[in-house]
Amino acid sequence: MSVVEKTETEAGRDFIRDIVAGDLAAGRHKSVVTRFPPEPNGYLHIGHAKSICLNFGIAQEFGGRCNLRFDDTNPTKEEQEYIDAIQADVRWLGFDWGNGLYYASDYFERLYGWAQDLIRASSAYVDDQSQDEMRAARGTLTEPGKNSPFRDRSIEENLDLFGRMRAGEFPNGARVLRAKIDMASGNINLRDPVLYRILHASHPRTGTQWTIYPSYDFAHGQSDAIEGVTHSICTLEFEDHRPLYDWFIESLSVPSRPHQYEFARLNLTYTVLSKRALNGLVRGGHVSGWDDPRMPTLAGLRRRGVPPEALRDFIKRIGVAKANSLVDLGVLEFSIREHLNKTAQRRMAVLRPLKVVIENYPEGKSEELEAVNHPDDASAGTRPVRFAREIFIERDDFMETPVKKFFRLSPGTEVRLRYAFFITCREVVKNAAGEVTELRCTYDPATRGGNAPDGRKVKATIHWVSAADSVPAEVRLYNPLFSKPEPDVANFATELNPKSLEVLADARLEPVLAGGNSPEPVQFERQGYFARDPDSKPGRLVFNRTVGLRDTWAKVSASG
RNA sequence: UGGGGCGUAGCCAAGUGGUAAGGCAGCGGAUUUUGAUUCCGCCAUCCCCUGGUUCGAAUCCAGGCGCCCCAGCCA
Repeated sequence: MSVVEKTETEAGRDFIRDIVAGDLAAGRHKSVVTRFPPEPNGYLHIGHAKSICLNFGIAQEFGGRCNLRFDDTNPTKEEQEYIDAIQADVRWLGFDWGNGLYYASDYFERLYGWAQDLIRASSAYVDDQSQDEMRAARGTLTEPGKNSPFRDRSIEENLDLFGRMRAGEFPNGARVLRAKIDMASGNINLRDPVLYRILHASHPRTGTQWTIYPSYDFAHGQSDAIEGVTHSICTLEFEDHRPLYDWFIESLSVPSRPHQYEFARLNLTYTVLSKRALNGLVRGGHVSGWDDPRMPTLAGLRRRGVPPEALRDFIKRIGVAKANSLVDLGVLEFSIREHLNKTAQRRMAVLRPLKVVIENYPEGKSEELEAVNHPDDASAGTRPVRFAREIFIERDDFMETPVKKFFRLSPGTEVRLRYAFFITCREVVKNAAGEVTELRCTYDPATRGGNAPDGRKVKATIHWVSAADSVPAEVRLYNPLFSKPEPDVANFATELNPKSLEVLADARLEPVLAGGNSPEPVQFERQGYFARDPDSKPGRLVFNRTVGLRDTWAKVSASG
């Protein structure tokens, strides 16, 4: 028996799945229902991806369902743009809510009725205190609060006032509806929390139909109950709210009995994942928008070229637990590389071109050579690449005075041009400023394809493109948006990495990359994985570097 | 000095009384027409600390210490 339980591998990958599996095994639920409940006040980021994968993942694994429910209880911050973007992002990540699309605003009328029920049970009251007065009366972390002078109004008066709040008779902030719980509770959430506040604002879905809006606490659990959510999974900061969540569920005649469980939110080195900060980056013009490829938003990651499969793998790797954690960005990069290595076809692109003239190659001649599209996947086929007398190689692949262990091109040395010939550097041409502008090389016609009949070896293989046949492109390289591993969220603007974006305006690509059937994603050999940016226009290609290849040489050269 | 959580390797994270999984990073080495990939090997005598219980403790008990969250009419 225990053997059988252990073979249900997916069932026990984290404490929440353990709970779900246990509830199902014990018959407490016939099937599991979860929900992903974003507030439409910003774009989804990689932290949300953790919650999405958890909620939708559990539903999939246990044969249940997961709703997408917008927590749209604050019209002053929420917008339709976000509602649309969130749906697109969840789909892109690879999840489907079927017909389980809901809005907390769908439940406003029922919520209102439950608030009246609470008033009738003498468990809620209308408070006329000002915000400042309420704050002062709330007490502190170590001192109890004081009861509101309006706490003992009659049921009739409360019902009347609450009705008039709804009718729009009072201005914003004039009154609130509060639960009557315990102003002396050590848990501040229980010190008569606000259930409804007056907000004369237009709501993206209900328009101006309402002038009062329920608070998160009053809306969330009941929404779960309405949808039959069995496991309401949220982040650690809501742990303190669970007693309140339960208080509402137990005080009201709701249709089901959901339970809340909390897990630690994701933190990533060199990045910031607070909506406030991300909003600030966008509003402050520090990035080009929510989908700037440097942003940790799903929209940004997508534009950067990160495949959803890699994101899901990353989330799986980091696990789910209750300890606050800061995950190394390297883990994400690993997941991206691992997926792209398998799926991306290879092409050659020279990011920082250096012209090379093959002196013994006939002028006017050119020829086609065969290049494989994927070294580990023969089914990806091959493609022709055109070779000619003038080519471009990567500036970094030449060193006039090579440092030790540098075994690419330098005066007098021979290297292999990938899929082409061995070449030897004969002469370095410089301009008046002393900068290298061109290399004069010779090639060995016998090494066509890349192997020497005499068996001689070269220590390096470098990539190249034909000068005449390659196409120009802009390539954007990205580095972390922040310069510190743990940026100070409060002062994020001062900790931005000035080198987070590097634009290479004169890259040269294999011409196939300009075509309509150019592979996507693609690996530029020896450099990294790239994705075409939507800024691309006919004749003006733009590529984003999703992530570079692992670079052992960088370590070797840095260590001297 | 209130309430709620959490502390296992540089970073994540299994483990729930029987003698420390796995991943990332790192370090060696092999293969290589990408200094990539792949492949092998190494990487916690010890689980925040101190006592205690037990034949046996990361796991149980007691007392400490450290970190995070809560005083929005935000979610």
